[in-house]
Amino acid sequence: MQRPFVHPAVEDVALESVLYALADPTRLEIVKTLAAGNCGMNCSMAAPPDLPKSTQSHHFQVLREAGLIRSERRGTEVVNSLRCAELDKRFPGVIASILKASEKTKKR
Amino acid sequence: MQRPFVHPAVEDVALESVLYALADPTRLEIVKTLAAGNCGMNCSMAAPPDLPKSTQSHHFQVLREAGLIRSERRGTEVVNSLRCAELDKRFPGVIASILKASEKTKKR
DNA sequence: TCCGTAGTTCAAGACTTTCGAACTATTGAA
DNA sequence: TTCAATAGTTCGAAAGTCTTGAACTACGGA
Repeated sequence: MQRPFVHPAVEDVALESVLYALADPTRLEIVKTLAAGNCGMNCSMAAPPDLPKSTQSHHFQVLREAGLIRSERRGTEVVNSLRCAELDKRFPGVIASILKASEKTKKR
Repeated sequence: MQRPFVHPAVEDVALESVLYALADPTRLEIVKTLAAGNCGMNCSMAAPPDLPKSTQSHHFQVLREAGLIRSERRGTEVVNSLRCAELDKRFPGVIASILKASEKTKKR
């Protein structure tokens, strides 16, 4: 809990890492929840219920290191938010089209 | 070589599988090569040179099962082509924006 | 029929994912 | 200020995936 979070600069974000992070159904779900909420959200809120905390922690780490989210400590919790605007500048339309496409196929 | 190729119907293609397939640098490279060529291409042509054949075969299988490419046997070779139009109907803009974004970041 | 080319399959080692258990940091209450 | 609850991290083990060499199959041409 003392180790500070590391966020890559937007220009160091690799497209492959972004796709990799979003390729996992759990992580895509987390990103969708954050996108829908439109504001920062702690890990437990943004993650699907019943996801073990260690798994949750792992997924947030992947999302953070891929450059998709920004995490900040607020007391005992971690507030996560999407880096949408930054990413859209670097990879125009990519995140938006994926989020849009994922809405249509969410029920399965 | 006798086993026929299995291609998912476009409506059975999962967004996660597409993202997963494109998240690998080698596979993204293959897809970019196919997109640039604008026509069917055998495996050795489309894959980066010096990629071991077994690895190559594995990547084409992943791309095929993810619904990204269509493969057909032509004598001793396999002709692969992107399923762009179909996929764009199902996931509008996703493949196009990824291919576009990947052009800017290809040199690394 | 035999050879070369194109690709597949198999197996093994390396790497990743998931999740329980143990841990740490912060907050709020006694 | 001490204690417990909350929120998340770290570690380790089991299960799964990736990469690649070696052996294989299939087609086409000489």
